[in-house]
Order: sequence, then C-alpha cells, then structure tokens
Amino acid sequence: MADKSRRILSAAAELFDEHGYAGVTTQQIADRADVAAGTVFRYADSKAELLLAVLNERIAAAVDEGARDAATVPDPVDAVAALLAPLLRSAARTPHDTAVYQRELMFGGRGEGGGEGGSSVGRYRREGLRVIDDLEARIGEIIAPLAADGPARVAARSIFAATHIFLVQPSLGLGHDADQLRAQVAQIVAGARTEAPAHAATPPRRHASAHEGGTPPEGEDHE
Amino acid sequence: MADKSRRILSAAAELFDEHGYAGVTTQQIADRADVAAGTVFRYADSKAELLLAVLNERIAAAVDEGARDAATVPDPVDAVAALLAPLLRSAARTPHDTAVYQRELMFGGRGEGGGEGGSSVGRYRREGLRVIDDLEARIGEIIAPLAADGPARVAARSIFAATHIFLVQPSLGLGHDADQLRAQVAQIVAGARTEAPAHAATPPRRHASAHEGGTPPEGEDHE
DNA sequence: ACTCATTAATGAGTACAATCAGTATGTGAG
DNA sequence: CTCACATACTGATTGTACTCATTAATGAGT
Repeated sequence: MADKSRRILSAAAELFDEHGYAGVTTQQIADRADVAAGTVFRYADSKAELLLAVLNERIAAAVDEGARDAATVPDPVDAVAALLAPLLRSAARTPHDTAVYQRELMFGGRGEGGGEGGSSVGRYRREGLRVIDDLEARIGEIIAPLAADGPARVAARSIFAATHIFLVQPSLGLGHDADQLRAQVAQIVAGARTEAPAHAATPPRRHASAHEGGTPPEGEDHE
Repeated sequence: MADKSRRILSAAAELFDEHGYAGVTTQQIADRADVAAGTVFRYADSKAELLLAVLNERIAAAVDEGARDAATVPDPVDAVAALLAPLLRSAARTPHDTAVYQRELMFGGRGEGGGEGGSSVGRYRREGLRVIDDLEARIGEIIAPLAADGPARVAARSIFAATHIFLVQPSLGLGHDADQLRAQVAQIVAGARTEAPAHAATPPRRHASAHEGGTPPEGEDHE
C-alpha cells in the first residue's frame, strides 16, 4: 500500500518537527502511522532515511525556489547568494535537524566498518545526493559565463563545501554567520574568474603551479 | 589510574585498526583493556570519543609534519599541498575511519536532539576541534603574504571545507581525487589574491560585491 | 470457489551503546 | 586498628534502532 508509505513519512515529518530528530523514536513513528514497529523499516532502511526523505522534499523545493530567484540576478555572487537564500532560510528554521540531515547525507549512518563491500546507499540518501548534485550544477551554471566549464565546476564544488560546513555549524555550538559564507562565495568566484576565463578581461597568466597533464577534459568523476 | 586510560586508548586504537570503527564493540575494547564494560565510559564519554582520541594524535602529528614540509616550499599553492599531504596520506590508510572521524568531529554524535540543554562537547572532540583550528590557522598563514588577514582567513576556511569534503568521499562510495582538491586550493588561493592583497602585484580592485557591514543579526539557534 | 505462491505486515527478539545502583578500594583521622 | 568518607570500578539493566521467523493478505491459474 502506497498509502502506508505516505502515513509513515508524514508521521515522521510531524514528529521530527515537534521534537527534533533525536527526540523521536521509531516506535513513536510507527504508532502515529498506525503500523507495527517493524513495518517502518519496510518503507525506509533506517530512521536516518526517514529524515532524509522528509528533508529532501523541502530542500529540493528550496533549491528550486532559489534557482528561480537567481535567474533574475545579474551579478554572479549575488546570484549564488539568491540561489542559496531559501536553503539557508529553511535551515535556520530547524538548524539542528538540518545538521543531522547533512551528516546522514554525506556520511551514511550505517556501518561498513572494517569489512569491505556493501556500500549500500539507501534510496533516500541517493535521492538527497541527487538534490545536492543538482544544487552544485546550478552553482556551476551561474559561474559558467565567467570561466571555462572545468573551473566553474571546481568552484561550484568549493562553494558547496563551504555551504555544507555552514549548515553544520549548529552542531558545533556556533551560530550561523551568513556574511562569512558570502565572503567565501565571493572569493571563490573571484578565483574561478582568474582561471581560463571565457569572456573575462584577465589573460591566462602562466602560473608556476599550474597543474600538469592535459586539461581535465571532463569532470566526469562519476562513482 | 592513568595506566588504565592508556590501556583503554590503545586497545581501542588496535581494534579500530584491525576491524574498523563500526566493526568493534565497546565490550571488545573493555575486554582487551581488561576492564569492565562500564569503566570504558569513565575515560571517554562515548565510543566516538575513543575514535576521536585515537585519531587526534595521528592527525595532529600529520599536521605538524605537513607544516614542517610546507615551510620549505615557496609557492603558496604548493605549500598548502605540502601542508595537507601527510594528512591525506594518513587518511588514505584508513579512509573509512577517517570519514567517521570527520563526522564525529564536525557533528558530535550525541543527542542535543529535540530537547535543549547541554551542548556538551566531549573532551576529545574539543581537542580535535583545536587541531583542525590549528590546521586552518596554518593554511591562513601560508596565504597571508598574498592577502590581508581577513581574506586569508576566509580562504583558509574554504580550503578546510574542501578538504573536509575530500576526506569524507569514501563514505560516499567515491574514491579520493587529490587533483581535484588541488585545483580547488589553487582557485581559492587565486581568489584570495584578488582581495586586498598585501604585497602582491594585483592592485586592490574595488569589488561591487564587497561586503563588510556590522555583525549580522545572528541566527538565533533554538530548537 | 479453491488452491498455492508471492508479497506485506507483524511484534517478539537481538545487538549494542550507555547508565546506574551497588561494591570494592584507597585515604585520612582518631 | 577501626571507622568514615571519597573515589574508582563493576556488570546487570535499560533504551532503542533494527531483524527475522511467523502469520496474514493478495491475486493468478484452474
């Protein structure tokens, strides 16, 4: 029954909003969804996957909204800021669970200890990774006019890294400092500008530390 | 007994090396250290704290070694690479536990869920945070000649963020791609260079998106 | 309608980090 | 030596995410 899935997911969403991820037991979720304890795990591989499922939707929506806003902003740094703004707003609403989301998204909760093998990425984690991949791609597109595709993609990755750390701050006891993130974005964009610019003014200055090898032909770093 | 602490810590170190963090139970650690199960938790607040304690030492040593190497390298990007090299080498040896280390360091495993209360940062987590703070500061120092202190520090933060994501890759199923990290470092350094340079050639170009302003309204973290 | 196979659901059971009431061990005073 | 107290240690117990053998539901073929 697809209805059962809906019940479980919205029970989880409600309870996480009410008490926070750590303050909710899977038993409570099962009770509110009116299913047995074990049934929850037929629809999600773990408690963490439930959080991923719930927040994936919100974050995907936030990214979409941000992308719409960003399209109207000419300055690239401002555009990236506009892209991220809804995401940061959503994160500010539930800082801690957002940090947990980032944790589970990037690390995967489950084992894979000493033994090798089954890097089983749960369904909702995969979905979440797609969302942030999408975010990164959009950042890359914004920067693209300033630099070749390669550098733009590299910069996008750095910007995502900075954003990730930003979102994680609450679990460090620190508050959010959006200005710092913006400064990082501005700097990284400026850096991308200096490399293989597409239309920019700065000429490609030969650099002692220029990485050797053929130009990274494709960032095709698929798994 | 300080000796008991040593026994517990080295039992943990051995077992983590043998079976990986997830493949070890606190009971096993207690057994090998020849103490009761509960005693382990008198010396570390959690299993995660044990990993932090064990890897803090290695990582601090790697950072020290890297700092020594970096001092002899003139080019700043190369210097940052040299600084990070031992750390990356150490991470390559135990990729997964390093990822777990990063997770526990940045997120803290422990609760702080729905309820409020003691954002209790364990002793070894605090220690680890000091280590990475130190790393970030060293990165900042390397960049310092190229930019004012502020921008250098901002860039250092971005570089750490990129490194953090890099170290986390294994838990995503992806392999390490050191070249990508280096490209990010080069770009971020280039970006720092464009901002308020101290001795560099590039003149301090006034930037449309320059942003200082007062302290931000501080996202009130509460859940 | 009746079988039978496949899939879904159940809830008691398991594993394991972490806790805590109880016990041992050490320390100083009389 | 004995008592009173403090501190270290213990291991049975607890809370909870997750599993699994069992039972129920579903539906295709006859």
